[in-house]
Amino acid sequence: MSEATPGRAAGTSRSRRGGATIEQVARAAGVSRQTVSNTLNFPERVRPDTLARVHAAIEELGYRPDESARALRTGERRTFAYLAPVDDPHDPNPLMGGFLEALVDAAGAEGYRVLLFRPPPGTTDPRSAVDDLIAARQVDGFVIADVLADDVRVRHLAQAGVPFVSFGRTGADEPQNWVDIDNAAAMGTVAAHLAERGHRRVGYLGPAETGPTAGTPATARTAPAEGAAELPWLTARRRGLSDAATALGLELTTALATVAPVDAARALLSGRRRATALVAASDLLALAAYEAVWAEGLTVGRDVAVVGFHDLPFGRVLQPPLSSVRLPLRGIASALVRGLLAQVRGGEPSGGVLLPAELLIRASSGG
Amino acid sequence: MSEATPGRAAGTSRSRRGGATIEQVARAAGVSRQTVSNTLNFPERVRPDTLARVHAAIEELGYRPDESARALRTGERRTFAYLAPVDDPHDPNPLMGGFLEALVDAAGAEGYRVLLFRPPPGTTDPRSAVDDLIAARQVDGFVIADVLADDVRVRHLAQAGVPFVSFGRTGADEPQNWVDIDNAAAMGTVAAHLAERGHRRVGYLGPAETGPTAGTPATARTAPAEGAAELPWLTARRRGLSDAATALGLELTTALATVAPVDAARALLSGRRRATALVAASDLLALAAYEAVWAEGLTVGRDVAVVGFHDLPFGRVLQPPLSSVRLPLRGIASALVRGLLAQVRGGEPSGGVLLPAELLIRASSGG
DNA sequence: CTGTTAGCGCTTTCAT
DNA sequence: ATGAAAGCGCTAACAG
Repeated sequence: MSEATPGRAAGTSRSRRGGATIEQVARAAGVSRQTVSNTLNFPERVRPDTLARVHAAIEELGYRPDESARALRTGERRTFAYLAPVDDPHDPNPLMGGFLEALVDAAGAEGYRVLLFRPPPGTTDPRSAVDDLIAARQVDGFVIADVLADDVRVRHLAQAGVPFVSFGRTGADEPQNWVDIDNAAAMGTVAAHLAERGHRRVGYLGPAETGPTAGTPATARTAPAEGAAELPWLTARRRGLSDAATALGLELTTALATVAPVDAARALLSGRRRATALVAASDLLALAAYEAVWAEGLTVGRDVAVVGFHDLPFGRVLQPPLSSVRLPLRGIASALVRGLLAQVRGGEPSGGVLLPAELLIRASSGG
Repeated sequence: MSEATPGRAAGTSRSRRGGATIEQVARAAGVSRQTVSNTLNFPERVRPDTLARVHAAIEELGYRPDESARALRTGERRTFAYLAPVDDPHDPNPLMGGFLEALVDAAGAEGYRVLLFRPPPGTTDPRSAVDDLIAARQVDGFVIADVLADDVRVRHLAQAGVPFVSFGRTGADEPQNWVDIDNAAAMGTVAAHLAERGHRRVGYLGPAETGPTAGTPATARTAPAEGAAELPWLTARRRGLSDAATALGLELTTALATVAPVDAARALLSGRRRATALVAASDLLALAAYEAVWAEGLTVGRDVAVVGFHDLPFGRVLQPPLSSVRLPLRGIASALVRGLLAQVRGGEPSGGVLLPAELLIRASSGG
């Protein structure tokens, strides 16, 4: 038989914590190792009765190919890396948890795992961590989220020539392997909904549209560059609403909540031509809008409509329940995985994918 | 150049997508492969000048050992698996994102990666996925969260004899490799705070304390068993508050929000002996408490104190800002990783670790 | 302190 | 359709 340690008989019943080896399965089924391998990888090359015998042995021993050995031999890691945000765990991107669940499901459906990684603590530059992962050949591709207008991660991954996709549009001169929701179209839907409900004067409540700041909503938090980076999805939401308002003949006032969101929202509700509907760039800001409406002695859903973005769970507890735009997380995750697989398998860029987001109309906007 | 197929000289400049091999580094530094390996793993065995030369070559070529090869050879995967919840991505555990970030940091500090996995879609039983991961020798240990009183995952992992730790206490007859926050003590702190502020009649607003239901807060959602599983942390919170109230001479009324949380909360505020302080089992229920207070025409923080649990971001946007109990996510993550390492390295069970959670006093409880 | 040899478990030629 | 041999890149035992 084979030898584990030179000079000693071993291999047969070598205690391996995880499970059986291909050798043991072969022995149990009375075939050679390759036949076991073929059974798994090329079943059509194996005679049916042999196939059955091998399958039985596999079942009995609980055999699964050692991933490290398989990966070493084939070069395929069957693993994608997800670059987790570098923000404070106590104030995470509220969508991250659900997004990851969807991503793991979508990857798993294709036989891929998801490996989480972050830049070294204290650092905000993910490049060395990316390089380590590449050099150690741990993953077949990368998923990044919350991509900025000029994102160091995109530039770095593109330059490294490694497969990657982004949740969020990349620049025109960068690889077009992205998936994004159509923020502008979603805001168009919101505007149309409000117009249909008879609203004429609409207020937009957004955060500052640059990098991580105390006042920005959590979605913005991922930005790796501090301070000055542009947050494209916020720009898209504001502009989308603005364009739709123009097209629909709505009067739009904008308030950027750089400091106190509630005060910013109240400003939209003051004056003779006060807004009868507030559109917020996030649910967190929509909550601030609720607070502002209450502070003005008005009632949400009756006097003032409010619409949020992200559809976080707390919006459903609010009274009245908050109308909000829900991101198609499963669809986004599937598209990301498809894009990655296209590169891994075919070497082709997958192009950009724009997915619609759904407006959930609840009582806050008179639904 | 070179060939991957047998029969020809190979290895020299073989185009490997990720990076250099140990062979190339050895060649560049003019030493043998083993010396490169020693440089990385046993620097003290290598002469300083050789060390420097090898390091220079490593640096120049951007060499990092192929993880698959290293793992295959040593048996160490340097990877932990995290079993992600099986809930709806649109209603995830609100702490998951932040917890994962802390976990990845803590594991990364020890040179470990985190692999996410979930039961196959449509399934709720994680056992086959666990077995696959074990049989394929992909990870050195498992992290599970939101452990139930009688948890199938704990039983299964214990029986498999694989290292694991849980966020949440395991049963007395099960392996004691857990980390948990002291829910009871936290509620004691809350009670003491309210007593000090002069409150005498306190209402507790909790969800049903069994498995996933529409009304339960998101934290409860992870429960793999449907319907009847007990949620220990909720029980601990309710009992902890109850015990503390008794000790402090507070009058405690309990409302379990099986259906409409706001109605349950209003019940606590009605009658002549209405509560002047509401303690919620989660921030989501605390929001329901706000709604109830407003519906009664009262003011949070002045007429009625409200305290939540989890310290979610939206609590800081509420008016007045919500007092809440914050979980020490980084501490939990570190303790989990320590417990896993103890088993991986030493084979010793790490025992249970109980961490304090911090009450953040804000204006909702008159802070 | 350095170089040689062997083999982790698997898949991929190649030969039967 | 099945078996034999080679080797992915690495590290653990040896010898020098």
